[in-house]
Amino acid sequence: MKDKRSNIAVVPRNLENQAADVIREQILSGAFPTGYRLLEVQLAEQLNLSRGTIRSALQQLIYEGLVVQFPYRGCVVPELNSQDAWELYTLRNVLEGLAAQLAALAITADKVNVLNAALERLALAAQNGERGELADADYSLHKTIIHLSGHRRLQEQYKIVEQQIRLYIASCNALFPNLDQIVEKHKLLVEAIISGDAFVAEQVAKEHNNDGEEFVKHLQALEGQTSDLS
Amino acid sequence: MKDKRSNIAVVPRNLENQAADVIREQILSGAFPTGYRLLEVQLAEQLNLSRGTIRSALQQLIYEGLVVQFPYRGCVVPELNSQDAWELYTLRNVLEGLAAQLAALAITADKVNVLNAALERLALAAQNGERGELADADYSLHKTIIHLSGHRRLQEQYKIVEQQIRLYIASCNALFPNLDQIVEKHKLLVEAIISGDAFVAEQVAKEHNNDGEEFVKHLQALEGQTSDLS
DNA sequence: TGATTGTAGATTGTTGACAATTTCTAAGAT
DNA sequence: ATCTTAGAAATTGTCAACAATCTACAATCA
Repeated sequence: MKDKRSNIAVVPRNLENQAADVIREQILSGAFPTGYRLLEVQLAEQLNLSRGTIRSALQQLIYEGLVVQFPYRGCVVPELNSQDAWELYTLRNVLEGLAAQLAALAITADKVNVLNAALERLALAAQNGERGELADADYSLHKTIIHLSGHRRLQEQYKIVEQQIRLYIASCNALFPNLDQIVEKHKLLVEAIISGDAFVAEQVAKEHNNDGEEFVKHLQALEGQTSDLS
Repeated sequence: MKDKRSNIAVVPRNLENQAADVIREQILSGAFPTGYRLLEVQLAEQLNLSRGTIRSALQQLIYEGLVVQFPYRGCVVPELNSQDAWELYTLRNVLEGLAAQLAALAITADKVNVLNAALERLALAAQNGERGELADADYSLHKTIIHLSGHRRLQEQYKIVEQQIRLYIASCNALFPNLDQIVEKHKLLVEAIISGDAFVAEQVAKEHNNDGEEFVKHLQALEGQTSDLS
């Protein structure tokens, strides 16, 4: 009857968002590396848009943590340090813990199938040894779990944290070493969720990411080294 | 030597941020109630700024969840439903859990004093029975814990979640009933953090917010009632 | 020589005008 | 009477010009 517009399927995307998408991709792909200065006029020329539109797009990316802004001095792709890495991994940990807990509480037969499919994709990628596909499948599986929780804000937050982690990893060129353990760990996590025990699922999810902790320590040490030279 | 600008004390604040501050305050104070339509020209006139500046300010508030935007149809103060309340309370729960854990890990004598001072303020407000001051002190204590964690992103996220909860409470006009239990509960939380046991601190923090859960259930029921009429 | 200051160029912050889209209103057809 | 539709009003989306601020470099003075 009333408010017949409330269920629109596809919101008309304005240029701001499209521009943000393009720039975001450039940053995450490494085309705009850490420390790169994002000039409004330059971006406006490249994307054939006005500076105002670019400004809005940049503001969006600032919120996502992919860009930092210094008033009257412009925007740059941030250099994330070990403190940032620590923040990102601890945050991701609790977000995934909550997601696993909620997913376990709301598990159904359909959702079990979705989870298993995502797990299988991961296993296949690991078998073939493709690093890129493995990383994608890994991310996809976690995104699936978050999605199953039915928690929009959690989804949003996780996406932001994950993006920043990707930016950090790209800037460090350091990927996870233990390739064969990954599948086993994810299998455990998925099983815990399927079991429906929310408490166990949360615990497993939190333990799942403890290699992130090691990673952070490793980088803190590495940072101590490099901070001295020129 | 190099990068001597990195430790500037006061960042120049542009008009966008100032405008966002004003509008945010209007929303949280209830001057712009739930469902209120935020017209760009109107706001521009009121604040004596151009529409472009207002647009940027609104975008900022959209990210904070205090405003929702429909393309070509403008911005409104969102009506948060029980699903939103559930999301906010579950999110806040894990964020506070992490904060308590980290605060316990990094506890020092100075920090103990800060915590006790915040707790005392709460106790005093409860004794005097001032609802407004009590709510402020409550929020302040939690903000202190978050701050002690030394986790910038956690601080940021908590602020956003808390703001939306405040918006939700304002729209419902429903405040917490059990006034005397509040001090006791917070005392437990602070003691757990001071003890330095990260695991216990996290558990106490999570249990601390279980009245939020009750609150959500109450509102789901209430929503079922009101969704039928006209 | 070295520090300071002033000036020019580059870049961001702000504004008002124009274009695109939606919403409202009312006339016309069935 | 009700539905459709054309167009006007209102509102947002986009743009290009102007103002404020920063950076770099050269001129000045001790």
